[in-house]
Amino acid sequence: MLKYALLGLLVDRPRHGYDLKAGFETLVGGTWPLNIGQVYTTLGRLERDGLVRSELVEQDPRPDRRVYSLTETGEKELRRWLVDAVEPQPHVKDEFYVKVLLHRALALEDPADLLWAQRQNYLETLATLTAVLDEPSLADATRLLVEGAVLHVEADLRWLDRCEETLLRGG
Amino acid sequence: MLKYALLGLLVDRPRHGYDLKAGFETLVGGTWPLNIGQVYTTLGRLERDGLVRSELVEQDPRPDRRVYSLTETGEKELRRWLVDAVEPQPHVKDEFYVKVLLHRALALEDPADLLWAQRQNYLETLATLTAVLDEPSLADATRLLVEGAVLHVEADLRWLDRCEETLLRGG
DNA sequence: ACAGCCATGTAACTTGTTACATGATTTT
DNA sequence: AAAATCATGTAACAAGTTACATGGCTGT
Repeated sequence: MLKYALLGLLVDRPRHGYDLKAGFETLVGGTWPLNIGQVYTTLGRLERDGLVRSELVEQDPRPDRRVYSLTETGEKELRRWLVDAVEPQPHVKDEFYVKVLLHRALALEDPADLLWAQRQNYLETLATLTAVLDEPSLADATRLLVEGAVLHVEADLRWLDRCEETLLRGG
Repeated sequence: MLKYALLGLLVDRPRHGYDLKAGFETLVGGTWPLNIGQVYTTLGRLERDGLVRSELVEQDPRPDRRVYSLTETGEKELRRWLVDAVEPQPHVKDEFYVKVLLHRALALEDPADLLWAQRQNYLETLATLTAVLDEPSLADATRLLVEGAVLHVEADLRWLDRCEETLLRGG
């Protein structure tokens, strides 16, 4: 997925790895922490597959930078991906969901602490997202994304209520 | 994640690969399609890491089956995972979210078709999940999981409304 | 001098995923 | 006789992830 985000960032102009990391993090409003190494591994794979090309740019006296740009194939692939619908799939591949499922199915451990900790997580996430939405300089693509994340956390909190009913009160 | 689900299924009794696939699909109410090959690759890795062990059981005249059981290490690892809270992270790593983000940021393609197709996807998913909830034999661990998936799709549909406002009416 | 940021990159590993090969048994 | 189901497995690849190595420049 990062692959397509990087291709997207290269539509405007060629960029080097560090710049792509910064651009990506701005785009997602800092909600998606990214190890810089992953940018380079992903770029390497994109170049291997002919979706981007790179050249070394001298920045005398600063050290050289490797600047990546979109190839024609890369732009086609990005456009194809952008209009293609996503496979319909319910969101059950979630670590916490699976934990709760196993807690309920196996009753191996007391789930109370887990549920409490998870609520803290969700509330913390919600606070972070709300703070992001308060930034006035936020691009509206980013705002849209973060609003979606808020809706999801709210759904998670509602589900957590349901889980507590079922798991703690022995429903 | 499948890794832990398989460990969980082995708590009750030893099982062979095909049986684990069936058990898993029952547990998730058929909402998580699973390639049988993945069960075997995962079991192979679990055995390599000492979390399960296997033995060949003769089923004369039926062909032998390889039956997996939980090791002590495996049970410890499962218990550890079950009580460990999940890392707090907003749900932004979603293919459709990223597509919308790039649509809005780049305006390379018309998003109308994508949004329409995605709404069909969500409605289809919702119908599938509702049908699962109607099954009377559903284990309540499974019911809980599916209810969570419903809350998520509902959040997705609400977000889609928001996206249409912003992307289509040029918000 | 030292911290901190700018900048690139690799090796190694995990998990997910599928296409393919193989064959037996059971049901129609 | 064919189709479906039971049953096991491998090879290969995609994608995510991080720890580590390396070095230059900038500000205090």
